[in-house]
Amino acid sequence: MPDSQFTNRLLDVAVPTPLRKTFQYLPTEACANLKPGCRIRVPFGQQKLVGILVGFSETPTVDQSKLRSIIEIIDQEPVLSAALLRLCIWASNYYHHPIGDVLVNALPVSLRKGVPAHNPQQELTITRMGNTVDLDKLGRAPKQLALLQLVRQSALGKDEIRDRNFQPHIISALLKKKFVTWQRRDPEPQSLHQVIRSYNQISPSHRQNRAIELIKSPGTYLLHGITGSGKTEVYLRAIERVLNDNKQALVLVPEIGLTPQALTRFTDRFAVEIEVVHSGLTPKERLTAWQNAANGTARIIIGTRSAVFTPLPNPGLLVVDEEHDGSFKQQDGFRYSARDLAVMRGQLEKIPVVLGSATPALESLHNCKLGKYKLITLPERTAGAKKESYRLLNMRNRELQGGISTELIKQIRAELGQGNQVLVFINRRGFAPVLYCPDCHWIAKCSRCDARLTYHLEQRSLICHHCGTHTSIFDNCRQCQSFQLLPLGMGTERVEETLSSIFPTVPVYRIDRDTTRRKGALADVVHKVGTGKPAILVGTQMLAKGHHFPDVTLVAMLDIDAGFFSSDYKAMERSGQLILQVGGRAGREAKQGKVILQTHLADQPMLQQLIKEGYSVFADTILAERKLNGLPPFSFHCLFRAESPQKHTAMQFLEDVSREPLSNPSVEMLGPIAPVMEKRAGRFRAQLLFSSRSRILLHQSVDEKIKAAQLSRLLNRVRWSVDVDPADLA
DNA sequence: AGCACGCCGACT
DNA sequence: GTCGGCGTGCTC
Repeated sequence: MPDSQFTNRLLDVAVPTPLRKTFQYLPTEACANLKPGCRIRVPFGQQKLVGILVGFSETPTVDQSKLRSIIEIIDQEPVLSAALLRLCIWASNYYHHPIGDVLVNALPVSLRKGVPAHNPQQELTITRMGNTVDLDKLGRAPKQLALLQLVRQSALGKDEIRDRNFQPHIISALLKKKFVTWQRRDPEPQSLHQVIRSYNQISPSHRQNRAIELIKSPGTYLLHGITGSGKTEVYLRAIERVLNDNKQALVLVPEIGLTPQALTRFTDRFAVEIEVVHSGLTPKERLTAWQNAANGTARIIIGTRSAVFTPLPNPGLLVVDEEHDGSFKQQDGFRYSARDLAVMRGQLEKIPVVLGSATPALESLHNCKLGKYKLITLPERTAGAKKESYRLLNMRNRELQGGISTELIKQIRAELGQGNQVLVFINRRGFAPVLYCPDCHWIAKCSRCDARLTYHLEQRSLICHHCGTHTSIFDNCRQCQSFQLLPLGMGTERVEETLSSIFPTVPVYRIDRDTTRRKGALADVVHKVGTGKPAILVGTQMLAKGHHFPDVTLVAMLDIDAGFFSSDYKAMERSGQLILQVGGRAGREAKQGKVILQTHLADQPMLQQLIKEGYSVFADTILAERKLNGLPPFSFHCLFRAESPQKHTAMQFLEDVSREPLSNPSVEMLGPIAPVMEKRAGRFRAQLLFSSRSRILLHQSVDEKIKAAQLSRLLNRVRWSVDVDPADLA
């Protein structure tokens, strides 16, 4: 007889829709021991959907007659552990995002469709008939005979057969003759094996040892260490301990491009299974990685943002490398911060979380001051290496050659003369950001965005960096037909051209999204530069991420001024981070690095402070200013965004949302206003900002306003989303 | 988001 | 006459 306690309870199911609630279903008898986190197929309107059981309830919240029974149970064991499910529910509430869509983001695509979560391990074994088979019958099939004899000694898994160079058709032939059969393989007991491959580093410094010691216990640690201070070694030692405890470590990195590098670091050190998880994987690869994490085979998982949801049956440590990096925040749909979710996950799993950066996010530093995170500082470069030196090169009254001051050219020449390499940073790709007609003052603009088109010489195109629109370049002005069209300003292409003509005998390598589009292109350049011969690298912030160029002794930054004028309150923080991240590429080990910032703002106080007193002081100054102005992290933001192809719809929709005053006076509402670039990719945008010193009150108001949004008659004519802790207000 | 229903314009 | 445009409403 079924347990009435179970069969009477209603199932709370999250279904993949944008509706911000769960749906109740009647259980079947098979649901007696069904656990939250399992997938079930449910009827939903006219459709059948794969939903996830998130809990139970005793009483219906809708008319009893509306309740329907589930169709089938897909999983016997949950695809989301209790901790991960709690994380997702927490995230759904915190980010005010529909629970069904949160769960969609947390699972590989194939699991969303309902395929089995695990392939039972199977092995090829001899059938009873195969035991007595007359081997002469295989006399003319030596390969089949050989395989049969191997299988006779011991059953073999698919991979083991492949590793012994038997083609799949050999297996098929034996199967067809019923000499062999697939049988379920019982899981092997996990053996403790040697984890360390080799130590290729000198033993950790006193500071590093202290850091490694500290991050033993559960909690969040902010590892603030300048470039070259040995953060990686701290990660590696902490992971070593995790592996020795037979647990798993999850490492988040900002970009796909950095995963191979991170992978090498770990494979060099550890002889364990490592999985890489990022958006570039095929659905099949993604599922395999998920399975190997879920069944405990993978001991280290390296991944980008979405990897924060990777299942870990034996979690031991979470690492978020370059925690300040903006790419941890998803910028559409479910706008979560993988860094913040990692912190929450660590709490739920009761394991340590290490956030590492040379330039920590201000909110992370603030959390240290509040005692929420423990700050660990690695202030020195490791043995022998000196910190790079910074110098501001005032451009006022300086002679320029293609945007580069003659003084800087002199410095570059000197550096190359000593057999060193130089890195020139300019954070803009293309040849020039503006194409201008001096005769009629026409400027090339994007038809789908409120933005100028960037002039790309190599691709002979005008490209919009916001929507990707390409148009072939033309010789005469679209407005007055003048042939005097002038590219204004500089991008990586122009800098490359200028430097090539000034230094014709030195190779100039350009590194930006355009030159590294081809797979392996970046690796080629890194390899060439790795020979150590004099060379100039020109590139965007791609250069700042990860790659070590040990022979670069001079870093020149050409256009850092824009960040100091931006109206975005986060621009100063980001500029400082970028300058130090790029500057950190200069010098390593024996060679001291020099960084020259070409600027019109040589006496800008924040810039001065950044390079003279360092990041911590710079950060404190900005934090003091934020406090004064009641800006995050001293208050909390939530941004409603809306967009529509029609001009005023998004704005009117948010006006509907903002119409009623907020019930709580301590929550402020600003807008709706049009963002700086109102039109983007053919859509007109609008936004409405809520802010408060109280997170709880902010969340309450946001819930009210979401209800208001759902009542707007324009609801179906706009795309809208809620952005909690927005990365920027643009 | 899907999907169905429903009410108006131009076509085999 | 109906095929299909997209507005509106609903999903336990």
